[in-house]
Amino acid sequence: MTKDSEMLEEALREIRRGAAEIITDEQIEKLLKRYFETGEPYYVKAGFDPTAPDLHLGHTVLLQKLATFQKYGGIVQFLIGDFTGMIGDPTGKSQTRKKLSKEEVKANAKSYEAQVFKILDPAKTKVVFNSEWLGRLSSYEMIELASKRTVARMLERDDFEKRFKSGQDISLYEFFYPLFQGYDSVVLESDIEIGGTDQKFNLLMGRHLQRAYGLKKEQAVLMMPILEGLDGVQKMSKSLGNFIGVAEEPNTMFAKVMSISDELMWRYYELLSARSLDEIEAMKADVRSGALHPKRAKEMLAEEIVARFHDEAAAKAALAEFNKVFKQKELPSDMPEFELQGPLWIAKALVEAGLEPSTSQARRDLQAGAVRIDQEKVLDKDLQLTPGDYILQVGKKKFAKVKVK
RNA sequence: GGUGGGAUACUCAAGUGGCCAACGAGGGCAGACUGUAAAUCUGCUGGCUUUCGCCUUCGGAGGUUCGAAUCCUCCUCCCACCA
Repeated sequence: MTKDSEMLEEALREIRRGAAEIITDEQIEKLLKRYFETGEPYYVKAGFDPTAPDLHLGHTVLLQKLATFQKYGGIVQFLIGDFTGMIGDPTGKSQTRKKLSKEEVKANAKSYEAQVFKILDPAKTKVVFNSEWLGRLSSYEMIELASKRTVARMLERDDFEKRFKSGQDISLYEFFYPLFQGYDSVVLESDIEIGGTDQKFNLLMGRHLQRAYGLKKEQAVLMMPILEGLDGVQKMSKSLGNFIGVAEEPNTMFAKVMSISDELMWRYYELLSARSLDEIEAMKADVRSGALHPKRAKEMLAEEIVARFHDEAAAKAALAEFNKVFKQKELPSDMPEFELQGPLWIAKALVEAGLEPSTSQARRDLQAGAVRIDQEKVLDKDLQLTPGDYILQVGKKKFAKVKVK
């Protein structure tokens, strides 16, 4: 094997990594081969919703994959679906989305860029908006687009089929969503489109339409699985509260990674880490043999993630802080401070310092022995705080410094 | 349009006049054990009141009653069968 073909193999392995499905593998191989031989780039498209500008790690699974492509000759077409976003994607639950103004879309796009370029290479990324071409389609062109697909084929999509069979409404405009998404690929002449597994139908539409419009190419499709949230069961999402936001504080981010299960840790390594597959396999083997403590492996993951969204120094500091607080059981170096009017009942103080949502809850935690003052467990539920400085703690994670006057 | 069934706390789900802030399960929080992992065991899980109690909650609005999540009336939304 020559050095070049070894590099090609390595590239393909990284591209396939974690993918749920690839259609077709041969096409991608061809594009990479061409790149390695001639240096000719190819286009990788991914669409993003214009309404959600703050990203969590779940979103970065796709970004990570895009970054991998960039490493191997891919030019990313970062598509902001400002037009399709107005219609609302009928995939899954059908709920209408609020319309966004041009200014909002612009602002969201800016915020996207700030976050996304921590992973993507701006020099190899084109940010595009589909309102640019979709907003200008004439009625004639819309009809033409609609003529490219039959109702029978449309009804193949699982949720359409289900709703049709059970007599639920399917609005005609919903059919346009996949058509538009596919049309984006026609306009952009994408070589590859990546998305979640739930997007399969829409992604394949791109292939079909490129062919129907007589393009010489037919985009390959790569689907990534949905990342599980901190609980390891449900998908990571903001509404479920099981997410790690890319903009979160280093210490918070670090601690959240540390709280995932060992099993989930490998999943995160696969889908989120920039480490090579070989490296990860080696780590797994070391953990099995006992040469590497699983906690250390998790720390390395946490460090990597914090370093990516902040920097190396922040990652080191977060690691040190984490061990200081949770292993040595020392106090965190940073905690919120409050000045309270004394004397007052401990339960009240906990609420005022934001450690408890209500005095009822504070009372319960007091009863459970979860409250500490200056590291000492509080045994007296009726304790009055007299003037002075205290460090209040509830459970393992909540701390506050209070000065009682 | 007709008939029947349903809407209960974060979720699922009991409860059919007082013992109901409301069984149980999941989830969540906390304690023990740990590696703030997993597993396990234990406690708690509407708010206010430092526990005598009070207030809000059982789709919405009224009503009956000493007293309603439970009965009646109207309304809204879901589901099943019929047309």
